[in-house]
Amino acid sequence: MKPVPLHERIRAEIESAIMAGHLRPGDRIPKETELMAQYDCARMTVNKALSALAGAGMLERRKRAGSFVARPRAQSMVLDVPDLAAAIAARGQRYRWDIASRKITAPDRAQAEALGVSAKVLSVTGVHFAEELPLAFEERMVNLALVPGIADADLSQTPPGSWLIAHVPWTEAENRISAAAAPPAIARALGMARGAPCLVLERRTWRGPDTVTRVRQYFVADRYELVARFGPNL
Amino acid sequence: MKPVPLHERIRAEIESAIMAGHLRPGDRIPKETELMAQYDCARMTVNKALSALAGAGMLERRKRAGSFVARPRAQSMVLDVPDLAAAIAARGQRYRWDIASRKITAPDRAQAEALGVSAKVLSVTGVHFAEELPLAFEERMVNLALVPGIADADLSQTPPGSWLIAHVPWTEAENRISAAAAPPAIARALGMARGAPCLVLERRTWRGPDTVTRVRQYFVADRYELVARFGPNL
DNA sequence: TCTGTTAATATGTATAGACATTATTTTGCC
DNA sequence: GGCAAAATAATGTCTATACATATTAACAGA
Repeated sequence: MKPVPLHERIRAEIESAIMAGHLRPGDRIPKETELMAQYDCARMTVNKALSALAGAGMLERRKRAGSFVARPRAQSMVLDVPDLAAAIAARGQRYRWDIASRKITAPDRAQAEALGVSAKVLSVTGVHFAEELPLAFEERMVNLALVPGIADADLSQTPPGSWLIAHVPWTEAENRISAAAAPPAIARALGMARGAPCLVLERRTWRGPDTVTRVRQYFVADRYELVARFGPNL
Repeated sequence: MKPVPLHERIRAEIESAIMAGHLRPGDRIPKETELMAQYDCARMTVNKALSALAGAGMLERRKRAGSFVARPRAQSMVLDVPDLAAAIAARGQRYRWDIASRKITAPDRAQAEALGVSAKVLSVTGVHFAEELPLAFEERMVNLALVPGIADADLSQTPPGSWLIAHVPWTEAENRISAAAAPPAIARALGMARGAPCLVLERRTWRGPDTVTRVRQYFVADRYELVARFGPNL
């Protein structure tokens, strides 16, 4: 019912042969002229399929030698780290954001080091609720030099993450995922026992060399999990 | 000194315009015919550059409408879930695996449901050490119908994860990351206090429709973290 | 004014060929 | 045999063109 482009079909067939283990790392795949004959198409079509696979890191191509299945360097999975408001809404629950503090400061030494900048900083803390149950405590710093507009945003209604996604581009991000016992103040804000386990997600985003924002979210342990997948059903 | 292909130059220039913020999410970029005139080249060359950017998720291309800078999605970060033995070795530490139990059973009802198969199952538990400090407790089930060879493997020397990576191809995998208080038996095995927080990583891998293995790893909270990145400097 | 049809437009796919680049293999010479 | 030059075989880049497809915009009819 849906016509699949030929180069896409070639790409998919080789990809699944690799994923199913019929082609193993280091194996050589047929040369372009052979695939060209096999699929009865032009070389550019084959080339497009193979280039895409090479770009995705599944093939290594060497002139004169041929194309080879790349050995997977680390097992790279795709991790969904969605905006919390959107994620909760997506699973059909009511979302609420409750801001706890908001201030603008010139960063002290610790913040300057953490943010990697010395410009003025907006600091926000608050709690994310799903169905009126506290889900996560958030503490965030935003680089005002890069994002001046957020000083005028109404962060009591919109959580800063959602505002930033809509307004600020970034080029690079890093998430660190760990577990920790909830510090007393956070346990209180989340209605948990002191020392109860939390899933901690710390994210920094950059634009070029400059830090845009840094956020740490403490999730109530049994109310949230992150899912990373690898496979054809993306 | 190094001849950069034209399509690569076009790609890089647009990419850096996006990264520098000159082109912002939602902005329209020049149409192919315009870029074609600007760089004095054929449309296929421009097309290759733009297709690569679209494939990398930096552009959204719509017929008749044009090409637009995609808004970066917080979803889709690349998470490295390396084999523990390799990961620990990679950071220069001594690795040790201590097997605690190993048995082959016909799965009971709960296991059958969890594994999604009713064939015979190899169950293994054990502890991963880094520099003789316990790092993670692992409990794993392996589908013997798909991986008969592991029945003969020496799992007291090689952790099952490393053995599987070397011997078994898979087509699909899912990781669930959460936090939990360590159950008593696991806390004891890891030398932690009862109820201390753990980072829990549960992974299932499939080959086609069949589950290959399912593993749950409990990490001592402050000795391990997962890192997911997005950005050009991979 | 609304609605359905048609035309215009930007991207998507594919072709056939030319030449460039880079390893590898073969050849020819000492 | 050992070694350097030349042939060769694979991918890399690029062109010019053709037609397909999806979506917007313009237009006509009720």
